[in-house]
Amino acid sequence: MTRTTADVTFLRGYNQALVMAVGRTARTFERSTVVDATGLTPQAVSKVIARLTADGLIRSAGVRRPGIGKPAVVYELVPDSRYAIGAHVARRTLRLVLVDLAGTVHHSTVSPLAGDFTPEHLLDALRVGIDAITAGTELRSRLTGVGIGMIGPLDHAHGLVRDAHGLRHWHDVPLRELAEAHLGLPVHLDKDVTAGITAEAWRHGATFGDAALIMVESGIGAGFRLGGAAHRGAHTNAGEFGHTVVDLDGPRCVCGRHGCLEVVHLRATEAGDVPRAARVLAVGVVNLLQTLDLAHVVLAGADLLRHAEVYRAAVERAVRTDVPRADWLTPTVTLSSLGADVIAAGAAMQVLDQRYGIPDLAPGAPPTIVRQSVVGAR
Amino acid sequence: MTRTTADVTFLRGYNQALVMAVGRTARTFERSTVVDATGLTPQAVSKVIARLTADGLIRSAGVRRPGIGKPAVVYELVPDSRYAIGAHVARRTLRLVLVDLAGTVHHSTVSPLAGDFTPEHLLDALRVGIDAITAGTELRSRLTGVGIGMIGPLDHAHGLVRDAHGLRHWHDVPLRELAEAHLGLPVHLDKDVTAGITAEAWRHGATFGDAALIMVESGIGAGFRLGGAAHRGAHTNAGEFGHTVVDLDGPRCVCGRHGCLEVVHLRATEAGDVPRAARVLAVGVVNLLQTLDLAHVVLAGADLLRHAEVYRAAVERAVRTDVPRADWLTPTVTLSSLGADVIAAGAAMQVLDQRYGIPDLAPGAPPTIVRQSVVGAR
DNA sequence: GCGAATTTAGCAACAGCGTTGCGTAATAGG
DNA sequence: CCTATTACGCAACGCTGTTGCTAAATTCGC
Repeated sequence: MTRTTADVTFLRGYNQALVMAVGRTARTFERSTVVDATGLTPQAVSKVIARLTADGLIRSAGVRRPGIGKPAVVYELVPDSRYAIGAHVARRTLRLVLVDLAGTVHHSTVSPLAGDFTPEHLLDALRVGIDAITAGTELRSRLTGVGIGMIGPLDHAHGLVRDAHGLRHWHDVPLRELAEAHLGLPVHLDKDVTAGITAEAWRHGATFGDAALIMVESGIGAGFRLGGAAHRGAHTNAGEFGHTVVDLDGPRCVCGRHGCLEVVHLRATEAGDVPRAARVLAVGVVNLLQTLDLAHVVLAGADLLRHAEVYRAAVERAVRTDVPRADWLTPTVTLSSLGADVIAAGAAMQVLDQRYGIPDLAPGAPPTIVRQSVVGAR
Repeated sequence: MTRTTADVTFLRGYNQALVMAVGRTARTFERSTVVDATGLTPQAVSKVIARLTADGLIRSAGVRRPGIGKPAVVYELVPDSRYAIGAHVARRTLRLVLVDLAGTVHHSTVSPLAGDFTPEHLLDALRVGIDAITAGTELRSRLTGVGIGMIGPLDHAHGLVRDAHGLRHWHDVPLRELAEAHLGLPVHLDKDVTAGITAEAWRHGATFGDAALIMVESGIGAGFRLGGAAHRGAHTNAGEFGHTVVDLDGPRCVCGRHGCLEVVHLRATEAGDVPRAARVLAVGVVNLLQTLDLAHVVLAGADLLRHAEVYRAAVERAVRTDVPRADWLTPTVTLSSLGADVIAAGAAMQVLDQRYGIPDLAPGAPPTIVRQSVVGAR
């Protein structure tokens, strides 16, 4: 029941974010564009545009002459007005990217992480990496924050790493707090796949309401965007897609069950049978489509991208043939447009989203127990 | 990009709905309860309560003496101030229920539908049924609308039945419009399983953020509530859970694939092996948990409830043993508390939700193409 | 050329929301 | 009977987006 209360400042942020969303999607736009897209009155849009211009987030980019009448002022996002750092923490590497307000990736660096890295190691590596990116520039003042995409399980609502698979030293680490203190910047912590799907959604705009990012990279995971928002699940643990059973009598998986997608896929890969591995993954993808009715599927991950076209073709084929009523149900199947940077870039975009995106009225905060009132005795 | 514009009337409706949600959850409450639960200021709550009282939706129910100080006024929902009709349209039956503002089911009637019923047949059956329920009462004036839960595929956003499985005469029928015209009441059309999970969410309150309703009744389907909202998917077709492959080399399913959950389950049922059927379903449920990280699983459907305890135990057992780190991940597994009325009751609650629930800022309307502005020539 | 039509943009007054400040009512305890 | 305490609402306020209307910049027709 702990929903954010809706006051007038919410209106401000919300409508402002609508205009920013138009700016990100269209690159150049004018007042009437925003009016059509949002339903706000022209006067309201004028006010919002004035505020955004004052903040330096958008700027005029000339005029358009639609024929008769006074020319319309054309606006555009100012990409370099704000930046965010994105970090992808994998088991042995730390990838850092710099993303601007328009979603463009500017820097991308990879540094190794020691096999048994501790929170302190990571914090130092983050600081060093961020300093290297911002050194010699006055970019620091325009940094909105740092997004961290990491393997789970973790607790997004509290910024806690609960038990990163395969990493000792990472049990109930309050990484968000630690990093905020260590870096002096707002930090957003999320599961890697969720960050990844955010990146794809940014690039594709508002049409990306129901979509999944399929990630094959030392395991199989999925990030979801459902109903226009990231889906993380009750414990930020959604996306353990590799551990869904597709073969009841299949080989035993590390998770204890038999015939998980991941282990069946692994067997095919180990046998060198990439086409079969791709077909297995495709079965899993169609399972997702049947369950969730997604409009877009994005394929990513180092192990997949190594045979990108084989996988893409196999999934596309399965989607076309195995889902009934294909005429109006067929989702798009694409490869990640950001390659190895997806996770890190998405983490950065989440930070920008938090500050300049559509505010969320119902955050995942634990619901309050509503206490019952009993009428007292006379 | 077509999100509803946020104006001040949105604030009004939103905060009003927050208070109503507290009323539904707590049954009796006072001003301070709402303040704690919503974060609104006491003064704002006073204003909202005054409005709701004027509308007859809540009323004072005495006072509570917390010890020292002026006693607090205790409020309660007025259950009989508003009603909604819920309809569950199955292949051969029409079930109608009357639900009040508190979510209590008052009437429940089942009437047969001809094997090949047409839209006209259904409309007439609805009218006759609703008239029978409201006859002789002045309940009609307090009817908020009619909710229809139906088998898919359908288009929730446009109120269209696209191709109801196994029903001729049902291709692209604009049922919502037709029914609104025929009944003279607002109508809400949704997929059966989605209506069902709404009913469960109403009964369980705000904690029901990520949950699924598993429905076994001439096929296997699932309704989802994710992130506190119903998940319908890109084409209102989410929940075709029975057609996910769990056995790569399994028997051929009617959908064309091999080893779908539904066909594997069916084989076990046909063999009279209910425990095995239950175990198969449990595998599917665990798959869902891995994928979506749900906190609650509700079991329903005539075929399941016939052996309710076998299924519940099997699913509960699988959830406990097959999902790793069971300590903080274990979801609750329950049987539907509304029995055969779930779908119809949920459909009715959706109508009440639409009118008195938390407004949705991002409806599933098709996103507008944002046209790009080009700076005109000098 | 020059006025009329047309389109864009903004100023000013307004209505409605939650918030703040403060006064008032109702109780228990001394 | 007074005081501390708690509940509650009136009034003024600040902030939204909205409405009404005026000004500016352009094309088109004569």
